[in-house]
Amino acid sequence: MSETRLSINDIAKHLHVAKSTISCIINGKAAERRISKDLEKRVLDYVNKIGFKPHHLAQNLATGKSKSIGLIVENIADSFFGPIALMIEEKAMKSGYRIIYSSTRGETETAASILKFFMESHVDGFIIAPPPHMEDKIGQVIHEGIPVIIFDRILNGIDTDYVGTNNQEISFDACTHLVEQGFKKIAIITLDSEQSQMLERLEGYKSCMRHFKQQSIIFKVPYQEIQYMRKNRIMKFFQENPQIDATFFATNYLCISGLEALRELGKSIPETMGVMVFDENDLFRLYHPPITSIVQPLELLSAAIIDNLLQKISLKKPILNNQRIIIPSSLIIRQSTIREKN
Amino acid sequence: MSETRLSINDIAKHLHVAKSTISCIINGKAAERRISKDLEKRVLDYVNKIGFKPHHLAQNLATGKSKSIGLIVENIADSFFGPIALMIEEKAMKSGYRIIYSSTRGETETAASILKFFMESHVDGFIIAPPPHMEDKIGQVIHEGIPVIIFDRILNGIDTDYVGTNNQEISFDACTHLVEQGFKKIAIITLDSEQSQMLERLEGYKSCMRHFKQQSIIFKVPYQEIQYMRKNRIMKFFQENPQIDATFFATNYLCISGLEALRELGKSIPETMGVMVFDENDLFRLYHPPITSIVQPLELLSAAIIDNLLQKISLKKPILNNQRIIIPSSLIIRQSTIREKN
DNA sequence: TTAGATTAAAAAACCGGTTTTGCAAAATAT
DNA sequence: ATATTTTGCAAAACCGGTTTTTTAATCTAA
Repeated sequence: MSETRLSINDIAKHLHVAKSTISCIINGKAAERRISKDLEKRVLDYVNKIGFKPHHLAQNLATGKSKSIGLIVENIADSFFGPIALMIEEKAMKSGYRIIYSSTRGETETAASILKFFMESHVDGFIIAPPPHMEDKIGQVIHEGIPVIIFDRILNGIDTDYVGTNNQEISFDACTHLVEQGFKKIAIITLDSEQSQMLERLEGYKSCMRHFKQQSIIFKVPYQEIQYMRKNRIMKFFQENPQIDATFFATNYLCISGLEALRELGKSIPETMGVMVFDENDLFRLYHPPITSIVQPLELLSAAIIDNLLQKISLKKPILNNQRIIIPSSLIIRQSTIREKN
Repeated sequence: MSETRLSINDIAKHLHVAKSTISCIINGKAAERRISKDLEKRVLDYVNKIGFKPHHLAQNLATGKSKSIGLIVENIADSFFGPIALMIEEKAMKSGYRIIYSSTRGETETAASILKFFMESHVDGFIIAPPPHMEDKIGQVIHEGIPVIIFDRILNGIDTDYVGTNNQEISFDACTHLVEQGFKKIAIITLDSEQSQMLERLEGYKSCMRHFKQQSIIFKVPYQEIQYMRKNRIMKFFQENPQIDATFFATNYLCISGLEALRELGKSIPETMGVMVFDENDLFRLYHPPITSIVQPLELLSAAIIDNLLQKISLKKPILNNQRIIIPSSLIIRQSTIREKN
């Protein structure tokens, strides 16, 4: 069926040269090992002629490196994580790295088992958007000397790099925009979660409300919930709080459920309800009216993540430098928050 | 830094037992190899006690299996491929398989280099949504005995399984719906591509037009094009063809560009333009008005894909059975194609 | 009683590489 | 002319498993 690929042994036999010599030549160590130009050429010519490529698994076993990276996100089908995954993978492949991925769905145990599984695959590094309570598990990984980059949400007490955005500042600015537009009763709908990015967004909202002497109206929705349940919950919240005239949704999927709820309630945007959301999406851009969004620079985020990880991997000494790379988001103001001045 | 993991050699040394014996016991071949219950228990107890897990790379090298699957899609950030990737990965992991993925962006050369890269990684199988002209490259992979599942679009002359939907029939039905709603000048906007699913959708449209004695109005857009270019192109098409009163978009991203175009032109849906699209999306569901969509059963598709591939992998004899698994889509009728009867 | 079969486990070969060590022959130094 | 170093490559050990072969001890049969 398949003509078996040639191995380094076959080459050695054919050229009557030791396989160690061939290995060195292929890996560019000919000069260092003082191998004659003559033999080097002979070997390289033959290797090129037959198009020999070292067996990856064998190489990995011998070197202890797998040339693969584990990407652990909340949900690869999400409009934030999907593009991130796309860009990370493209950059990684250019550097000869494979990406294996898995979605946690926000579940700590799922994430833990993925982490374990990927550790057993001997990935060379991790990129993780962790659910809560992963400090110990991830700390263990780092302690074993495996490079890790955390992104989107930070974990405290973990000695590794983090890439994220200025959640609190941009949320403050975004809410300020709502205030300036004349909204008086601004609510935030966020996750019932201790994830840092959620807390930061909430804090941005709260400090803005404090600053403008408005009352905070906070509604927290559990993460693990199917879509229509979320919608119902949000509907109920709006019904019970008819005084609210604007809502800041802390994630894209909360806003999607929120838009469904508002539609079902017949509330018009922005007249009856101003709407703003963290994260961008075709839906928000094209909705009627278009929804004001906080846009994270996905390209820059991805680049920061993968560049940093690759650098960590290539360094022999695992430097525990605990960097926090913050890439600022921007507010795209659209009609959903623009009020006729009254 | 990291206390090195124990290997099977360490266990052998510690228990004074040959490592081959340990390997057999761990792999459940104790009875077959007639190893005494006594020794078996002693080894298993110790293995469990120290929580030994065989080194994956070593195991892979020895067995020639990598327990990984290559997933090659057009764009993992797409609202069709993203959820597919999510579901495939979850099922694969339950069976102990890793998924490595990459996006072709619809480019044949990119796909070819991904294929090569993944082949060098010795994946145990492939799941591919191929760009055009991949017949030879994929044929070669199959010829080497690696299981392959093609999905979404089929390639001719390739001896392997395919999972897809009833593109032509459902497109016919969908267009029939437009006709029944009284639309008289129905256009299709599709890709300028030979991909089978596009041709089938187009054929469904054309045969429907023939059947109802309407003229076909076909507009083809190049795939590799940035979003606003596509929008401009579609705008121009609508401007030059003002007679069109309904459009069937053959993919989700074409429709997104189309909606932008229609909005910029100030054309109202469905009064001035009926809109229908192949594939579902939050945007279509929540758009104002909601867009009639052809919904592929993503869950069933993913299950068919991964179940089939895993089965192929587990079979020793690579059966070239050339199955075509068709999972029917359904039409979700929404306001974008509902006309007041005139 | 002793050859032949069976049992239980060790030993060796292998997967396909990388890295360390070893060792003649040639070159240089004394 | 001989000791020492350098050169150029082969050989061996290793990575951590799996699979095949070998061996020694015990059991069975003639």
